Amino acid sequence: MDIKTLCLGVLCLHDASGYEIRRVFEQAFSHFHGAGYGSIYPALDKLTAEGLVSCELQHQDKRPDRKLFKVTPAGREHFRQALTQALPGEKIRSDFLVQMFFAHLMGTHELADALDRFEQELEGKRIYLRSLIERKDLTPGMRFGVEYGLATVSAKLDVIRRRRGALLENHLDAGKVDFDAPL
Amino acid sequence: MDIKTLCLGVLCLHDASGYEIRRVFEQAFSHFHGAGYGSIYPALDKLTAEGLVSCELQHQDKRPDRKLFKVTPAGREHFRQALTQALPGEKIRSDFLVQMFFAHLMGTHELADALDRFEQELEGKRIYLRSLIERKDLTPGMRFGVEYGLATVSAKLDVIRRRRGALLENHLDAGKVDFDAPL
DNA sequence: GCTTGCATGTAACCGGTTACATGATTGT
DNA sequence: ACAATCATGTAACCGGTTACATGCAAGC
Repeated sequence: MDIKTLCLGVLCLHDASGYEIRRVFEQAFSHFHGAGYGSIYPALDKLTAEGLVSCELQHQDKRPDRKLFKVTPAGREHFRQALTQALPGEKIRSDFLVQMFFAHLMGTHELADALDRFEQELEGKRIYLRSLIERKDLTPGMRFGVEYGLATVSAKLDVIRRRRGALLENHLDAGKVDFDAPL
Repeated sequence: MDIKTLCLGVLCLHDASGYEIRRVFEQAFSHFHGAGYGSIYPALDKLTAEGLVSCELQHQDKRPDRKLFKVTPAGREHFRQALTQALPGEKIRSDFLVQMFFAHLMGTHELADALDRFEQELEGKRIYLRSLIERKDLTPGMRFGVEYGLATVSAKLDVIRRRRGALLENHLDAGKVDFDAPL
């Protein structure tokens, strides 16, 4: 699902400027998708050109002008299509797990450091997701997403905390891995 | 961590051809990183040009010729550096969670379908990771990675199975989400 | 005076995916 | 006969990240 489609989705929730869309990405999506201005503004241009959103310039006192985008009926329908036709999947790119995979090539101190840092990062996410789940204005789907994120983060923290000691003690045992054996 | 570095890492485990490296990606990494030939072969060319790996042509009877790549001492050191200096993080891009987030815009049937498909995909991953964990030749770090993956997948499956019914019953309650409220 | 927040953009770059091209051998 | 496995590559394309550029208002 590309950023263009995601912007369209956010605009199906309510009208917004590019700046606001970014905030929604940050606040509501950040645990499963990221996006910066460099992809959002061009995406909005394309959506406008395709007639899926309309754009109206707003003057504001004591604040910079802003462009308010609204979904057109065609845009709403387009998003529904894209949403239902997408195949539900997840792409993960974990530098943390790369480090664990090659842990026997790291020093014990550096390994401990990587584990600590990542644990802290996860802890931050967990706190954030716990605060999100308190909100009363989430749709059932959004709440589901937050619970899913929370369960995932908790499971990860649990493994890290339970296995950390043992890993640090024997990570240098390289063994011989046979990748020719049928996995 | 880019594919070039990851190839170098695999070659730190044992000498291999591009084709074999791809198999390692598939069999050992696939749950946290992906790569196809289109990125591996160019990466190996660059590594060779930089003197981080050496390349030797092998003739084989009854099989196509292959290029056997080996890490040089410089390459091994380069990988150790990259590994320890990388900051441990994870990037997730979940079309599944996008669908859940906008579940109120989907039909009940399509939503059920998305949940079922994704559940099946996770179940496949779980079975695969369980078979991996049986292996006796994994390093402690690799075993840690598999356990981490298994715990994560199990937690996800658990949420899906526990919340599926309730979500399908009331996903159409759109409510009014206020993204201006401080999250 | 400095930082933070609001607000919009662009251009270069990069890394990776997809699709295509080739070809022998082995197993069903 | 047909599909799968081994084996290497290229070229086009695409989507996203990074860094830069600008500017005003409010609060510390």
